Amino acid sequence: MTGQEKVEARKIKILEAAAKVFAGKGFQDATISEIANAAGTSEATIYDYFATKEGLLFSIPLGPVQQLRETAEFHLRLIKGAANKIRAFLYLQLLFYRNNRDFASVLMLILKQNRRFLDTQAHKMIREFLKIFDHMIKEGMDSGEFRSDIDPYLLRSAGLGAIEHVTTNWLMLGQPDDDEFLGMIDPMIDTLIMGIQNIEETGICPLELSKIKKNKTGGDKK
Amino acid sequence: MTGQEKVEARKIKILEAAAKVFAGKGFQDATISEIANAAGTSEATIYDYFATKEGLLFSIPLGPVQQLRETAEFHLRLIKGAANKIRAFLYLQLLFYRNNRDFASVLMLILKQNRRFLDTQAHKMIREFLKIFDHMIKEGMDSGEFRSDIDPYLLRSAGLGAIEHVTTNWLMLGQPDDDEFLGMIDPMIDTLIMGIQNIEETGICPLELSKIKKNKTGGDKK
Amino acid sequence: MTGQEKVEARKIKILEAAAKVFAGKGFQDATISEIANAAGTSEATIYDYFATKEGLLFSIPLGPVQQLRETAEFHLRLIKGAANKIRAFLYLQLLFYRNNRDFASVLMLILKQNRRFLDTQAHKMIREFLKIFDHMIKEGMDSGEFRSDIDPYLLRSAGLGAIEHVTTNWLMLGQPDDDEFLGMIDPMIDTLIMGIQNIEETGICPLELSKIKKNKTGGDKK
Amino acid sequence: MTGQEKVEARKIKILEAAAKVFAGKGFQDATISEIANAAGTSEATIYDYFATKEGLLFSIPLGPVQQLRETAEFHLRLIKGAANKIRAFLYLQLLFYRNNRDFASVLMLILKQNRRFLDTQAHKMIREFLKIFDHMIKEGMDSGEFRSDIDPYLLRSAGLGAIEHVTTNWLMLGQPDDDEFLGMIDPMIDTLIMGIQNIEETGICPLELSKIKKNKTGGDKK
DNA sequence: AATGAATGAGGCTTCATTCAT
DNA sequence: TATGAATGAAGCCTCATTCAT
Repeated sequence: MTGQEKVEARKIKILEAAAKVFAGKGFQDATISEIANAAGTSEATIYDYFATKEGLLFSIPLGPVQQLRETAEFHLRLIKGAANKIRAFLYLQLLFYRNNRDFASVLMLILKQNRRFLDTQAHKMIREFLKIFDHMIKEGMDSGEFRSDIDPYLLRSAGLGAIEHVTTNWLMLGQPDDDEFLGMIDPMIDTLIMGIQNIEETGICPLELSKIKKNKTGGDKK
Repeated sequence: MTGQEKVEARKIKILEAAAKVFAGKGFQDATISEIANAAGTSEATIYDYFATKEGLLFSIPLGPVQQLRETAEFHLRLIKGAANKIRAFLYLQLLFYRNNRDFASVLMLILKQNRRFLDTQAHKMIREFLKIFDHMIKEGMDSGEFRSDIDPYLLRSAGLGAIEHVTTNWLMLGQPDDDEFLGMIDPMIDTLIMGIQNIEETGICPLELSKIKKNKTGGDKK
Repeated sequence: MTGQEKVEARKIKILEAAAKVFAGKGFQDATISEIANAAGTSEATIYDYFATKEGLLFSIPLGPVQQLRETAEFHLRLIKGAANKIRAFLYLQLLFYRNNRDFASVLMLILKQNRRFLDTQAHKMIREFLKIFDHMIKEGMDSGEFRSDIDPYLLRSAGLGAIEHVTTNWLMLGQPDDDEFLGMIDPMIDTLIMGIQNIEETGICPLELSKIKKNKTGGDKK
Repeated sequence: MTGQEKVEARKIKILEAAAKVFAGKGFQDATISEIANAAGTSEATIYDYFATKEGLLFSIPLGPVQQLRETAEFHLRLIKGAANKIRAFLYLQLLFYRNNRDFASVLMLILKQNRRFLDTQAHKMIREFLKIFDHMIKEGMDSGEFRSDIDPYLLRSAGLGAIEHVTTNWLMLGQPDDDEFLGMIDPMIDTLIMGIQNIEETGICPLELSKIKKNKTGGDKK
């Protein structure tokens, strides 16, 4: 390891320790001392890498968001159709949260409510990342895959809101458990997308409702 | 004003001041001294009414949630149809947030991320309040108004998540502005509900789920 | 009960409550609120009777010391011989402590270390009370019952010191238990008095002081 | 001075400052700020060394008691005879109090009345130290130097009680003054010891205990 | 005479941050 | 580059005490 690499490695160690401690106790209740302990360094060393406690907090997403973005871009390139892309996009996000619980906690429970975070490089990266979502919506509307009367902002809100709500619940309550957490995303996204798809375009309609209904609801009715 | 009333009035004044200050600066950055000032009392008096700073925070929702619940129950009694009820329920919530911005801030940006809040009387009230939502979903499914294959938890997540997301954005960014904020709720709810309505019932569109699923999975494989 | 008596009764109730609370938690950790509770009154009422918390503390001994003094004077009048009087005096003191544990705690553990207590009416009463002890010592020396070479101050110190030490131990440790506590006083006083009695006078033992001294000094030399 | 030594030196400085301030104003009326001032440090530094104000208080005796113990053990090794040892033991204690007035104040006026102090390392050291006294008493009784009918606990109480009483008086009243304070100890100890020495053993006086007892009881009856 | 209610004053304690080594 | 040690700044909370009723 070169000196440069060693420095980078330690920085990452600090960030991971910080994510863990912040996730566990919240920003205010976490102390630099605790983070230093968890990172195996001294408090002073942390200040060699980050100017302030809040600066450290705001640096946590830089790596993960970059990573998530690259993953998303890699996968999305292979997928056709706006609906499918959106499904994948949301799915990858949830998957990422599940695999990086500390980061998810920091992002959902701490950063999302910090006004100063809005002026941050990390927040800019997140905005950039979410533009992908907007593009996909636009793509779906342009291509006719989605109904033309939907409001992109609303779809975005519903999609991201649902993700956030589910993730926050998972983080706060531990329910549903890790496996179920991912399993639920598919039908949820279905429901969302169903509401916006252009039925003519998909060519699925006219549907024989009675059949579907019988199929699926039959049991319920009896 | 009797002595009892005066006490109650002062308590409410403190709670309102606390909501305002907490909303403005967050829990940790708010000081009791500031709240006392805003309430026109001394710090010590606040401790005559609330045992701790956090206890004060946790008491803020008690009044508003009660009020919101009564409003919702009053209106919902007059509405027929699960979809319409849900629309009204979500709308009333947003309306209430818009009219009680401080309370909304405290709830969305502070309390939602506090684990200890979960064990609170106020949180219990919120859970009770949201049961109304669950009942409405069940009602829609039982009556056949909603498709029977939706997962109630998911619908709940999407609905509340969207509300929270929109509200949080409004609080954090000031966008969209107050008027637009309410205006957007109608189409958003439409979109959501459209995804779950039973098409036979509404006579609009038969969706073929199997195809969508196939399509989706195919995409993932590529 | 006349009004005057009722007032007096309440005052006593407050003093007893105060003794109890002070004894249990010490002066600083006791609160007026607690004392008011224990006395069945309000805090404000306590201030109708006593000007300050410390004034209340300083008033606690007034009754008990008066009572102890009267008891002592009554009994001592019946006893002949300085040694016997001293024994009785010390015994009555211990008996009183045992029967008034809260008062003993307040006196031994709180008041004895308070410099301001020295300027107090209650302290003056205690000094007066202890003059009885000095008189008895003088009586014993004058009559020849005690050796003439003892230092009255020293005897006083040893006698009172032993009492205080035993009482303090009892209060702090609960050892020895209540019954044993009294039982031990007799032999202790014997030991003390034995050291000061004039053997010629009592006809028991021709104590050759010079030899004892020699002996003692001899020991040092070896 | 190495870093380690500097730290130790500062710790001692804080302890000395604390002893001084606590001695002067009592525990509750002393402030950390004052102690910090007296020690030439900041308040926060004190908390780097001691967890709480009370923890600081409880740490004060650690050094002095250790020192006193070593002194006592050194001197006692050179002395023969239980009476002489006891005299030396008590004398060294008083001498130590006189030379460390702040420590004496803290011990006699503050710590002795604190129940929590009983569970302290420092209190354990004191108990260990006083075991020396118990051993000496036992030694005197085993060797026949002391009468066999004395109760060791009582002798201990009388000895320590007298010391405490005299010391407390000196601390509270400033009387007798420093020089006299030490001068009085010799005759006081003589008096004490005279009461317990075995006269047969010393060959001085056949003390007829039965008679004394009779005498005493007779007095009570009259 | 009794008290419910209000408050001024102040201390302990915590940490983020700095700096000399 | 790393850190042990020091500290300034600040806030929560407690109560003795007062006063209007």
